[in-house]
Order: sequence, then C-alpha cells, then structure tokens
Amino acid sequence: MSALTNAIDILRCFSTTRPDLSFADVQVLTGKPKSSTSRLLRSLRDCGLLEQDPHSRRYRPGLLTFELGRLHRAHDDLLAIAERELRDVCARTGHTGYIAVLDGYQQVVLRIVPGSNPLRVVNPPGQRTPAIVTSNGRAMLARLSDQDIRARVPLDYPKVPANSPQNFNELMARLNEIRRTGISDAADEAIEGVGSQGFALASGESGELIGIAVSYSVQATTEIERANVRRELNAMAAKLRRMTGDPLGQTIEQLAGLAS
Amino acid sequence: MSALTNAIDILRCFSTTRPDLSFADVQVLTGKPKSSTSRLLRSLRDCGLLEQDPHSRRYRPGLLTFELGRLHRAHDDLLAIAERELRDVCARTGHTGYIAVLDGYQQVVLRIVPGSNPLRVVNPPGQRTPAIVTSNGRAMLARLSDQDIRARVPLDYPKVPANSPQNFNELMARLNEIRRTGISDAADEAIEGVGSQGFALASGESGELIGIAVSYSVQATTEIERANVRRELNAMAAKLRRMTGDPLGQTIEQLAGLAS
DNA sequence: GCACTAGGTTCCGCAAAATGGAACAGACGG
DNA sequence: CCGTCTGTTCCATTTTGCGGAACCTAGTGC
Repeated sequence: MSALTNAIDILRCFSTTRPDLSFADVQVLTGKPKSSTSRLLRSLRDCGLLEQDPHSRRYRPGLLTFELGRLHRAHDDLLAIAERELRDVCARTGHTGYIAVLDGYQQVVLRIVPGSNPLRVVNPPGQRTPAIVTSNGRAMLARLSDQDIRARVPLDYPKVPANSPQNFNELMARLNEIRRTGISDAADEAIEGVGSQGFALASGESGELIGIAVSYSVQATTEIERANVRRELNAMAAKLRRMTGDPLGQTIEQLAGLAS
Repeated sequence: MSALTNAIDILRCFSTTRPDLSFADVQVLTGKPKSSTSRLLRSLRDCGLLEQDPHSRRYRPGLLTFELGRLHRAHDDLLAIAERELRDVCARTGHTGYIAVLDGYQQVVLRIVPGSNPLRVVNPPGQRTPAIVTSNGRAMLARLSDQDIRARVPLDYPKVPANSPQNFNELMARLNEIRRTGISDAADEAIEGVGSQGFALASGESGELIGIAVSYSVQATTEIERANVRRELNAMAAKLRRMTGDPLGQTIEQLAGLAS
C-alpha cells in the first residue's frame, strides 16, 4: 500500500452524505492507527486537498479539489453534445434529465437538467448510486460484456429495493431486455415514487460510455406520457448515436437496413 | 519530498489554460525524470485523480476530483449567505458578481453570478489571478497584517498591468486606502476595459476570508452608475458583516457609535 | 530494409519516507 | 485531582519511492 493509496482512501471517505469528517470519523472509516491518520490528514491539509475548519476542526475537501474538479471536463465533446440534446428533451417534456458515468458498479451523476415539473432534484452532481438500481446505470451495464458485468457486481449481491433486480440472474435478464430494446426503465427503485427511462451512449472513437436518463414522478405521469418520454429518448438516442459514432447505433441501422 | 508532494506537484500543473497534459508536458513542467513521471502518472490514474484519454493518451483531472470538487464547501454558510446577497445586488444592477478566496498571493474564483448586462464572464470558477490586480483580491489582502502581506507577495514584485500597483509601496498605499474606505476598486487591470469594486468578508467565528466583487464594463457605465454600485456594495457589506459576525463590521459600528 | 528519434515503460540498488506502537499533551467533566 | 477522550509527537523498523540506465514500440526519413 503506497502513501498515495492511503491518502486516497481518506479522500474517498467524503461523500454527499458526509461532506465533512472529524479526525475520529476518518480513523473509524479507514481503520488506520491514530498516528497514521494524524500524519496523513496533516499532509492532505498542507497540500490543499483538504481544508480544516478552524473552529470545529473538522476536515473537508480543499481548494485544490475545487480547482481540479472544475477542470474535469471528462468526455467533453460527448458530454456537451449529449447535454444539449437532453436540454431540448427536458424543455419539451418538463421532466428532469440526468447524465452519469460508470465507476465500478456505481454510477456518478455528472450533469443535471432540471425540469419544469415540480419534482425536486434528488441526485445532485457527484452523487453515487449503485448502477443496478437506476435506468441509465443498467443501460450502461448492458453495454458491457457479461464477463465485465460479473467482475463489477460484488460477489455477495447487494440489498436492493423491491423493484430492482434481486440477484445476478434477474439483473442479467433485465440487461438483456435493455440490449433488445435499446431503452432502460425503472420505477420506485432508488427513490420511492420516482421513475425514469434512460439509455447509454458510447463514443465511437474513445469508447467512453455515459448514461442519459429522464426522471419523473410515477404518480403524476400517465402511461401515455411515459410512452411519449420513450419516443423522445429513442429519437435522442438515434440522433446522438449518429453524431458520436456510437457502434451500437451502426448496428441498429444495419439491422434496419436488412429489414427493409 | 514525500510521494504525496510529488503527486500534488503534478496535479498543480493543470489549470484553466492547461486543462489536459501529455506525458511530455508533465515531464517538462515538473522537471522530474521520465521514470518518476511515468510511475506517478500511473498511480494518479489508477487512483482516479487523473484520467487518460484513450485516444490521445493525454491526462486530465479524473472523476475523483470532480466528486470531491462538488463537496468543497458544500456546507459553507459564509459562502452561501454571501452568494444569496450578491445575487440580489447583481439582479438589481445587472452586473456580474464574483466571490473568491485567497491562496498565497493569488485569488481563486469560487462563485460567479452572471449579470443581465452583455459583459461576458471572463473568469470562470477555479480561475487563479494574482490578488494584487483585482478589487476583491486587494480587499482581502487589506484585511491581513502588513507582515502577512509582505510574506505573501513574491520578493521580486511581479509584472502587473499599468493601472495596478507597480511595487510594494504602491500596493500598501492602495491597501491602506481600502482599510480606510472599506471598499476596493479596480479599472483596466486584469482585463482591459473591465472595472470592478469589491470588499472582503470575514467570518467572526471561523476567521475565513472571502472577497466579493461586482464587475462591469468601464466604457458602458457612467460615474453615477459606479457610485450606485458602491452604495449597493456598502449596504451589502454592512448587512453581511452583521450576519456573519465579521470583526471589521463591529469596529465600523463602534466608530459610528462614537461619531454620533 | 535500416537507422534514427520521440515517447514511454521496466529494472534495480540505494536513500528516504511511511508506518504504527507507545509515550505524551491538552481539554473537558466530575 | 483523577479519569477520559482526542489528537500529536517520538522513534526503531520496514517499506516505498527515487532516478539513472537499459529497454521497448511506433513512426519517419532515406
């Protein structure tokens, strides 16, 4: 274990639910001896990755992380193009749009497009969620090889909401369904009463993968409205796949060509 | 030099003007041997602080920095309170608002409130600028002890625009003026044709220091309008200093009490 | 086909830094 | 005044990181 690894382990303790931590919190979360914790926290503070509140003495991510985070234009073209299209769809439908990426078996929200409907934004950018309980998370997983999926999902399958796939076989069944239809959906999973539909978009040249979803209240939408969302997403997916050279888009167009 | 220091040195090579770097760029900027550069870049990539574009092989800040950056001062009340007040002022005046913090002798933009006037935002969040050439940068410096200021400004005084203080004595003269009036201004310094006025706000309990400024086109504003901005800022400063327990606010109120 | 170069990785002996148990220190609470 | 809770400093031991040199791989010129 390198010094850097230990430092990163501390940084990874911070999250939206735990935006600041005390010395003791860090010690418990990392399981390191007091002396090591003390030394590492001081190093991280001195170099700007952490700040320490002078009053409460609690630690939080520092100025350097803010600066670097602003520079993270990861997947810039892909992300920018997708975001523009998503804005259009959200403006038309009034629902809230999400763009996320996969990290291990979790997804991380990168962008949000607030809708005009009064469903408050529940997942701010930076939020981590197991990919298996969201529509675009599953859409991204569906684009990976079965072997890769198996490697990402923890061996003891996590406890998930009732409507989510309860075990690896159920998960694979839903992923295969997504592979067939190209669109993924979810309802009453990560958040009660919230549904979403999404798809995954890959860049043809870089192979980057992002998930795009539209989210709405299950109660406040009709089946007709949800079908409309599905149409919008299919249109957006087709357009984006053409624009970005997504190999899946080419496959779909070939199939369409054969059928006609 | 610890391993962490070397890693941070690499991270600090990235900036708004250099959002991504090649292996060779990093090697030149850090001056480290190839082997060390190679090892460090791999470590940083593996732990998520950097990403590598699979096509161009260039490096850029990674997902982890994005996540941590979102958490930076997520909870900070000083910043949140100041931002809300600044929004009001910007809505009334139409100008663009900035909130920044001091880091050494540079300031880093934390928040921007775009105005309705068509002056494009020139300093995105994360932007670094020498504090001595901006209104709120100088306002923050003015709140420090002379000794602290001297320690922060480089020994060989940097080359600055014509309207900025040209040497340490001129700088101290302007800082003393700010200490007297409570408001700082700048015109045609960091950016040609752009002026700004600002002040510094300290939290009474934590001692944190932020700079708040309103920026406008020098050509497109009249002296009357700029006097109006000054009034708005003075009102905002007084209100915020009361709300946050800024010790300077108490001093000013004491003086006012003595005078009456 | 061959030499040359740019860009990057791997190897390895040595020096330097991280590690963590234990002793120490400050702040509260009774 | 003593215990406790929190965090820091010390120091012998171990592990890492370090960087020069060798090596590897593509591309380029001829």
